[in-house]
Amino acid sequence: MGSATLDDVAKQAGVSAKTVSRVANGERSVRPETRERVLRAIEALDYRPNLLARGLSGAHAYTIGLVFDNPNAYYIIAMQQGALAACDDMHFGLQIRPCDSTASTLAEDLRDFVHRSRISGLVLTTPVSERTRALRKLAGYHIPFVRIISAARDPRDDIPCVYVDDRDAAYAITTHLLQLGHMRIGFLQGGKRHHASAERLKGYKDALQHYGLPIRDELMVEGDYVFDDGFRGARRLFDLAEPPTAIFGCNDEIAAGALAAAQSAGLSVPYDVSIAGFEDSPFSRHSWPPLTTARQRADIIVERATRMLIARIRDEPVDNEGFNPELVVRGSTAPPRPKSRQRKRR
Amino acid sequence: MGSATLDDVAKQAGVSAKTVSRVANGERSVRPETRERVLRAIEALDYRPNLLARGLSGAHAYTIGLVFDNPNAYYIIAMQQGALAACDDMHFGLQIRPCDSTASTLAEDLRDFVHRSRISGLVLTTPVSERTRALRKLAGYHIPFVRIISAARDPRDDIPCVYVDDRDAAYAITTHLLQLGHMRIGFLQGGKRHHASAERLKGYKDALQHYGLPIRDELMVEGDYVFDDGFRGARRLFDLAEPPTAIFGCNDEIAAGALAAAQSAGLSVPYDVSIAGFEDSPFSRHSWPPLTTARQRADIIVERATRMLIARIRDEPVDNEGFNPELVVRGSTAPPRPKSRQRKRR
DNA sequence: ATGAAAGCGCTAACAG
DNA sequence: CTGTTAGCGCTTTCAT
Repeated sequence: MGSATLDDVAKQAGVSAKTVSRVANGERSVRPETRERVLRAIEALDYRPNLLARGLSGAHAYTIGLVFDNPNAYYIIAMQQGALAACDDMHFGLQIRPCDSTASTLAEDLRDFVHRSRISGLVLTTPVSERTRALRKLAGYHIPFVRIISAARDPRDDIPCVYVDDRDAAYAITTHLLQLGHMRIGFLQGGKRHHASAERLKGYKDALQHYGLPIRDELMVEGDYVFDDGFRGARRLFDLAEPPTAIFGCNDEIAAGALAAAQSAGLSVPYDVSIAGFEDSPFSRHSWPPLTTARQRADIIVERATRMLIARIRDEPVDNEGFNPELVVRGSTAPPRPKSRQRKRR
Repeated sequence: MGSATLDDVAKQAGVSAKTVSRVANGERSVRPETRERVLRAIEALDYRPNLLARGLSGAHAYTIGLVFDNPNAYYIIAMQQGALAACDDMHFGLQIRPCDSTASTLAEDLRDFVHRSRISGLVLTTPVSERTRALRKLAGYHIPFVRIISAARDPRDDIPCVYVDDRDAAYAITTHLLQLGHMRIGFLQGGKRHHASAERLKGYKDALQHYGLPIRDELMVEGDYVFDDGFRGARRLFDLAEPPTAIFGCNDEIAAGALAAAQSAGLSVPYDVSIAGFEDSPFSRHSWPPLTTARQRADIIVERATRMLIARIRDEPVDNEGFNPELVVRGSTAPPRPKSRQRKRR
């Protein structure tokens, strides 16, 4: 079983194993005709390098680890796809690594993971990427990593990163609602553990301020990135003496919960109340009406991060990259109902 | 860098490397006091076995591959969680392997994957698990695998499998609708590539037959497991001269599409039309009204399959296992509107 | 119950 | 440009 080995190929091609290794790894220093001969032998024997052997003998295993602790299935899948695309392209392997970002042993766990399989480096996604103390430890262990964070601009802190401007996108969504004529806009917050949640809240506040509107505590409901909190939060907003005419959910799942709350309360969206989300997850397209949201290409973001990591592993220079989620307007937002108070139905 | 090796531990404990290896792998043949000493040394040196070395030198790498080709994010995540739970528990690694189940080289691709990393065995999920020719080849390569299939009972074909009775669950959902009093029930089919789709259709037909109702072609709309096909399919049903009073979508995403179609047509669910899905994905809980569906614990199913595979790898006897998705009744289904034709709103 | 020697298949560090 | 010699860290023999 197993397939042909380096030595088999070497014998067949009449060269040394090392030469075959060189060809297999695309090193320049092989005479074209020798290379040709080796290539033929590889083909003939259907040779595939054994990744374990390569990893064991080399400095690292040409495999990166994708680390995440995120309850959002779409997000995870998108990230995996992005990482896989980059890994396939660069001939790296991928190991996925769900983890508990709140664990006190986070850094040690990741270190062990890296050592046990000679992982070449890590892509850290939110919220793991926000555990700064753990990151410092990781750096201390000399483990290469790249992190994806929520920030309005390049932190320039010599930890390579991809930064996503959640604040700006949240500002754009809020502005969209303001321009439609909404004066009272509710905000359903995401989990405190996520920096992105704070950034989005900031974008919301900035936009209100920019329009000279007051920031009201009762309009900013706390919660986590889950449907139920969206539902409950929206209910609380509807029950206000002066309910908002629009609600901005910190992500699409929260917004879906708000949408359900509206429908269960007999409110029609967007006629009685506008609702916007964030993320452009399938949720936002698969509801009725579909949700206005901010498109955040987690797949592309993670793919870039993965490429940066691989460059870093190869000691090539890497520059941080920024991403701006873009506003996607769909049916769930419209101008507020003109004069009269919202009418209740059913 | 790296951590302590077997030899380091051996030196520290004053035994041979092999003895440490025995302890690390939980072999019986070590005197308790020796084991104790070794364990202490392992602890002291914070030793972690190197998985690459173990995999290279052993017969296989104590790692299983989870193979899937499925567009459904929730499904994939649930499967990964199940596989991970089993792998963590059994001290196996996990490699995920998205693939194109229609590729003509499927078997060869998987074989290469297995050989390159000395993967111990594969868990094949639908629809990969339904490519019987590829499976035969895989078996020919002596690659251990377990498959998850949609079947009403144990196929007993000496390929170990977990079989999920989609037909029975679809029968239960249809019966639920019939018992509510629905006489015309639409069925939105899933992708032809998936055997489960045919099984669910069969369950639907069986139930109608059991109730002495005719099976009408115009009520069974073709499509794929995607939201848009659910939307379009439902629209077609609504446009029928005599539209159904209930719609059974082949999975939750399709049902969500049907729900959106109903809402966009001004039909109220469940008052004007009942809608049921299949899968119990978050979709079904996060819509309004939440969807009646069949709970299918992909995580548990895959966890079992993974355990079976590991048992098989260890040459332990394995028995096939069956799963029955269970009916979950939620707000999207209700008795049909009494006499009068459905009223259109807005 | 324990150990010694010989690899697993590859790459690193040197030669030539 | 190409080959040689050592390992990488573990598990397999097979002894003892």
